[in-house]
Amino acid sequence: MAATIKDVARACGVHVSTVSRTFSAPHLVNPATRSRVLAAADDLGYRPNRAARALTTGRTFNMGLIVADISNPFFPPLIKAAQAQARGRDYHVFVADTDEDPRVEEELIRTFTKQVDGVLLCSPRLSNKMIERLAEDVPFVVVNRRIKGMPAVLMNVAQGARLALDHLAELGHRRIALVSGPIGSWTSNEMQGVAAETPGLDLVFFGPNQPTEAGGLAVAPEVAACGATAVLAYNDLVALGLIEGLSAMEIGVPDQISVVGFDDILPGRLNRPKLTTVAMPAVQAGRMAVDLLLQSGGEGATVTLDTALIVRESTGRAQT
Amino acid sequence: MAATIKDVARACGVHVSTVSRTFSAPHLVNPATRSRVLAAADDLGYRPNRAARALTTGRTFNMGLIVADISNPFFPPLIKAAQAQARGRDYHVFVADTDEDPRVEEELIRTFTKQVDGVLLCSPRLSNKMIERLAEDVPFVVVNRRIKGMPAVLMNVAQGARLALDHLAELGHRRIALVSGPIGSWTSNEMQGVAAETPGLDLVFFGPNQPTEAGGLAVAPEVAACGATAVLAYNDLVALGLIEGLSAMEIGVPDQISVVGFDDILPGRLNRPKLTTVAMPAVQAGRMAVDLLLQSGGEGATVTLDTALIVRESTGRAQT
DNA sequence: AAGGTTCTTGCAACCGGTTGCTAAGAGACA
DNA sequence: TGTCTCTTAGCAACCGGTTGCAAGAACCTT
Repeated sequence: MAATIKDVARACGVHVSTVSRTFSAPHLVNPATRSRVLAAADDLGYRPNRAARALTTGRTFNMGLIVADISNPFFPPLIKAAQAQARGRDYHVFVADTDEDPRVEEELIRTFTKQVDGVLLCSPRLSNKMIERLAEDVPFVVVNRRIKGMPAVLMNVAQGARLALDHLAELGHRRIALVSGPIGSWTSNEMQGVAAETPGLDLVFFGPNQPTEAGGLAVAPEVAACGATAVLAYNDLVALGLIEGLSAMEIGVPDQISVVGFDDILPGRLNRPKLTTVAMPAVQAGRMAVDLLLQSGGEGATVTLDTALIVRESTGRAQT
Repeated sequence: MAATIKDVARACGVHVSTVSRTFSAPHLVNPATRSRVLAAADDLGYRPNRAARALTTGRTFNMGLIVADISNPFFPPLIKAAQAQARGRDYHVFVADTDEDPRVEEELIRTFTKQVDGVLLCSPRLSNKMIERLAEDVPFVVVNRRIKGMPAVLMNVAQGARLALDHLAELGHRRIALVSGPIGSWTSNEMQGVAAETPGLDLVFFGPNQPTEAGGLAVAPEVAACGATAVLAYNDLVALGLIEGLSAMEIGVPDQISVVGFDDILPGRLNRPKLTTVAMPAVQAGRMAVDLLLQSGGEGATVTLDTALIVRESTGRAQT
């Protein structure tokens, strides 16, 4: 059995409150007493029970981080950045994965409530309404979603999409396929919005799709058949799957079809051809999300981070 | 403010203990009362505070999962499998990443203590002695490590290494480079052990290395210079980095050097050349680890899972 | 030496639940 | 109708800490 505050108190003949203060308000206890207590605590291997402490103080010094899919290489750098940032603030981050399932997402949030001081919600699949309701029980920072009055870290997807479309237009592409992501994805909507209002393009929409390689692989035949000479994919994973699917059909990238992804994940940099993509500032986002959560007195500050087009090998001149 | 058990009790004029029992021992309360309580609870949006409950019951229905590096694609499938399995047992899994740093690992374990019912420790970097000591405070299941008397899920690395070496020998390779992982890695030791006792091989050891692409990239020049015609890499990430580094030096894989990895991660399947590798049963391991944690009354059951060689394109006949 | 500060510590209530014990009330049975 | 179970619900202690309040001790002032 782990030692409790009582054991320590008994061990050095002092009241529990003195032991408690030794740890949470050292300046209130006599240096001599303090060192006696510390010695006894060390001796017994005592460590304050964080859960019990949280019960009275209301603060756990933990935060939750919920992502749709840890398998997506986009998230790990964000997670690591958040953990590192939190550690510097004396906080710990617990991560959970929703498997892209809104119900799991809701359940996880409920579980986190009261066990953490706040939750970082990355690319949520829940409806805005539901998120707002859950926000009554635990503070949120949402990443990649805009919700009125709620602190958010956004990546400038619109800007990225514009850069990507300009790049494709410059290469002579006119008929462009837009392969979107899952329902409820803010990113998807942003991309479609920008594309739709860009003049001079002949767009073909495909979606919703799973935001994974499998999703890309699955739409490859349709994309090939639609006559587009270029594709803007929901993310790099989809782009990679798409390229895989196209090459299985003997369609060359970028010779016959150009492909642009989003995120700039590592596998895209190793792929042949190396993926042209819109880089998302995942590391910055992770850091900002933590800061926002700790600062926000419930204030709805929104931070928007810039994106950048990285041209590699998966885009080329349109076939004439 | 979230509703507490008291609010519910007041709302329907019963004692708090009755409300408590409505949720934790429904059969002890009169159906009529029960439904009144449930109605009131629903009305107030009451949810039991899991942390408070854990204080008296000693059970949190949470478990921790600590990995060395979430960025390594090997872990996400394991994590997801564990979460899914735990969910089926009414448990939740909180994940944390140590960044390959033993001190962070220790701190995370300490944080988890008392907030979870047990911890799954994947590929730990801490010493056996330290792990044994920490095990006094919270139950563990270790994955990829053998510690006396502690429940463990092992993958048969030795078997996999043997298969890989046999495969290379059959292709005519004799001088083989062994690129190991970080210090404190059980997997690395297993590999080296098998290789050392295999007769007829001319081995060159390289290590310790970071278990990442960067690690593989960094040793590529030395490996190229050592005259080996084949490499057994610590994991797929290292193998991928190695291939990248070798091709940057215009050394063809598998034409000039054959490369075998470990894990069977997704990027290895998409790489050109597709990676020959020893598949590790990550999904099974995640599931088993959860089961072991929930079963073990502190018993030290050990489960060993089989591995399999998957021959793809990164291995070929030795140059003559 | 009396009165006022400042330090230090103990007391006890509280956070949100759980649970062993007890007693009131209902129903069964003679 | 009296006695004996069996349900059902309340009481109160407890889990491991925190914290406002108050009292005693030590130290200063004048």
